[in-house]
Amino acid sequence: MASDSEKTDAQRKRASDKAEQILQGATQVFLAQGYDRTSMDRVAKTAGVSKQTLYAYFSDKQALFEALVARMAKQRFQGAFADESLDGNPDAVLPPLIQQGLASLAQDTEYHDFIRIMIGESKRFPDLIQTFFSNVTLPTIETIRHYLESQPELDIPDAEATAHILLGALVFYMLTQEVMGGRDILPMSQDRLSASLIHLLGVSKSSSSEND
Amino acid sequence: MASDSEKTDAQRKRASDKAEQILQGATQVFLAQGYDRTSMDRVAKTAGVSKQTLYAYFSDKQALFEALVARMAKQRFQGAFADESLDGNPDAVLPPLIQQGLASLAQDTEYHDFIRIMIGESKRFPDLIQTFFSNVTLPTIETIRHYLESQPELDIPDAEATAHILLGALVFYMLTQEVMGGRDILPMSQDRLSASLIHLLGVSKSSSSEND
DNA sequence: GTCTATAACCGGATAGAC
DNA sequence: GTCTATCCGGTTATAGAC
Repeated sequence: MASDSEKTDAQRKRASDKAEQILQGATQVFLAQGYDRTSMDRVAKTAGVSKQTLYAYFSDKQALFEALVARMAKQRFQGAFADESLDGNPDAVLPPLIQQGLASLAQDTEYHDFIRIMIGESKRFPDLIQTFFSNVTLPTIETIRHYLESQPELDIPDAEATAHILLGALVFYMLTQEVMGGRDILPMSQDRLSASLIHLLGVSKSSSSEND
Repeated sequence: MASDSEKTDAQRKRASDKAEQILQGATQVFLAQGYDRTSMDRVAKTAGVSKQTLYAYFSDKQALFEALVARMAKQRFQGAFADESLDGNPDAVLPPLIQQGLASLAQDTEYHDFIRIMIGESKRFPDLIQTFFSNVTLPTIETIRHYLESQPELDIPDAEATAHILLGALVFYMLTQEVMGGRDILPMSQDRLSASLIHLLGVSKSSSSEND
């Protein structure tokens, strides 16, 4: 009957919605509690579905977690400051890039939770780390590297290694200050860090360039 | 009398030995399995004591973990490259410092496990992070900062922020390569990283003592 | 008296069934 | 959506052994 086909269409459309709905609830719970302390009961309740529905979409806890990580990684892929194609002279490009990168890393508390669980479970789920690296870290490194290579005046002999250093400084800041909560015992401001990074890269804020 | 005091001494001596024995076993299990997946049963078995003895020395799982972290942090405090008082000109001091720091960070697999669990559980046990920071990270930062401040020729306007950057680059390398196992997907050698760090700091490599 | 060995208690979690 | 089978882990209690 008509109601039958309508129902089928509605279900098909809702199928991906249900998966999304589950993943959103799961994300909340996993990021707040960590992998082991997250129960499927609570995921089902938070997502507003029954456990049967939950297990219909995801075969077990591990599969759910894997889908969650893949989703977060893809989300980051288009959200990070990795997609902007950079050009223009360093004096104009690097300071805002560093400041905005640092600010966005420092602000995103959901990302802090994600990083915490990624590192914490990296030994147990090595494949997930590959997903994360290839979707998030590697594109970021490549973007920075490409820009550094395009600016010979920066005099950077190894752009890839320098990209690791640059990103490393930003990530370490996020880790100590936000992910691990060391603001009080290791105080450091975003401004001081970015100013020192810019200084190390040899970017002059004025027009003079003093090279030997 | 004599036997009495002897017995008391022996017991007292054995008390700390037992605690040490338990902590060593606990360290093995916690670092390999993570906090939640570590069972007190297995800790007792690994340490070679009964569960009763285990609970006689440590009131519960959390207390055991706290003692373990405090012990590891103190161990690191005297083991890190933070205790050497540095001086001498940067061309001679910085390259070996960076290379050796990087090498020791990259080699110590027990430390990688420790870092993984510290970050993973940092939200649940924020006090332990303070222990770790004040015993390990802060002294390291201070040592680097003090040296950078003592060398005006490096032209570093903010030694503390620069110490964060320097340490951050090393720690990020250890995290991506070893802790999270990204060697294959984010390949980077210690030599390239340290060379680029040295280059960024503006140290001339004229004093290279290596043969290649 | 302290350590060992073992078992019991209790909550909770996965997974699946009604 | 509840209910249940099954299992596992933290913790405590009961044995006996040195």
